[in-house]
Parts: sequence; C-alpha cells; structure tokens
Amino acid sequence: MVITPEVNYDQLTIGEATLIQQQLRSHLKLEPYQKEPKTIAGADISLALYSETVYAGLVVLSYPDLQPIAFSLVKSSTIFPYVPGYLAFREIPAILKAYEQIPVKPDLIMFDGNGILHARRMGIASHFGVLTGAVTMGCAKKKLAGQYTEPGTMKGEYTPVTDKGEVIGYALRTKDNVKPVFISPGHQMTLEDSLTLALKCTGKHRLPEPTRRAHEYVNRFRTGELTEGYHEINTWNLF
DNA sequence: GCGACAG
DNA sequence: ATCTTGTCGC
Repeated sequence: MVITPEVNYDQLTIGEATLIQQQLRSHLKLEPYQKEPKTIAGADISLALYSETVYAGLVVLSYPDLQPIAFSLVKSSTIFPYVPGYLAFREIPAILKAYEQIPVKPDLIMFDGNGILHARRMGIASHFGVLTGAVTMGCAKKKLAGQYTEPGTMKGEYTPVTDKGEVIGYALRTKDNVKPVFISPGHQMTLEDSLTLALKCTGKHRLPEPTRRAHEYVNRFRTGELTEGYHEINTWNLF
C-alpha cells in the first residue's frame, strides 16, 4: 500500500502529528526480508544553524561491496521544529523529494534515526516506509525510547531494547570500545533482519556505511562541494 | 510532578 | 543537528 502525503507537515500541531503516526502504524508491515539486496541507500539531512534550510540526500551503495554508486541531493526548507518523537515531520518532506528523483530505487534504505524503536513504533524509518512502500530500517546514535543493558564491548555484541514488554530494537556495538548504535526495523523487515543487515553494512567505522556516507554527502552538499540533483558516480576505474 | 528526550 | 580545539587511543 502506498499512501500519498496529502497534508502539509509544516502546518501540523503535535496532536495532529500524533494522530497521523497512529494511523500510519496500522499499515506497518514487519515481515521477513529474505532476499539479498543488490543496493542499499543511506538517507540523512544536514542543517545550517539557525536556518530553515535543509540539505537532504540519499546515497545508493552497492551491496555487499558497500561502494557509493549514486546520490540524490535536494535543498528544501522546514519550519516544523525538532521535537523528540516527531523527527519524521521535520525531515521526511525533503528526503521524499530526494527519493523521488532517483530513477532506479534502492532495494533498501537505512535512516539516521529509528524505525519501530519509538514510543508509538513510528520513527522516521517506519514512517517513510509506510508512506512509500519502501523497505526501511533505522540506525540511531542515541536511545530514544525503551530500556536496555549495556552490550559487551566487542564489535558484534548486542542487547535488546524493550518497551512495555516487547523488543523494539537493539543496542549494537559496531566497533570495539565505542558507544553502541540503536538498530530497528522500519518497514517490510523483521527485528532480526535489521540486526543482520546493520552488521553486514558495518566496516571500520561506528556508523554503518549507508548512513555514514549519507551524512558525508549531505554535508558536502551544504558546504557547496556537491550540487543539487541526481548523480551517478563513475565506476569505470574500479574495473 | 519528575525524568527522558532520534536529529 | 550545528558550532569548535585540543586531546586520547588504536
């Protein structure tokens, strides 16, 4: 099911936003994603301090190589404030524009934020997934909701994050002796799928390659090094 | 009322 | 998130 955003997020009150999240939640699907993805995209936005301007983008990586092969950048604006639990209403409009200008959609999208690891199980990754029908997952750098115990200090160790008696994600150590990241499924995958994919997308850094690259590209866009639009990266020198 | 609180 | 310098560890 594909839901077309008919409302202007900038005009919403928190109460109205909450109702939308509850509505979207009824369309959430967390069924197994058994295929091996061919491409995985990372999505993120970069902001200029004290500005309503947002620099949004997605970077498409090959899988399992995790090499950037294309990116889509869009400059937009938002007045919806950052409110914990409502990040989607601030970032999704811009990310949606960047997603729409990608000719061949990635098999999966990893967001800098949460999926169901959210009080109403509707973090930005789940919100975007239900809205577009895309397969999504979340990877946040800090805990938003639930409780957990610190996982072991070695890469690959993890502990569940629970809320109201259910597992809503995992605290995953993606590198030895660094703070864990918080992984959760967004849409069209299970908790286990999100954990497995996060580890397979992790290399030498704390953040998995998709979101790490997305963060890098939107920042290069904001500083003027990259331009708006859809771009494919030359890969001839890799053969 | 108090503490928590993605980006 | 963004603004910033040095500092610590692998």
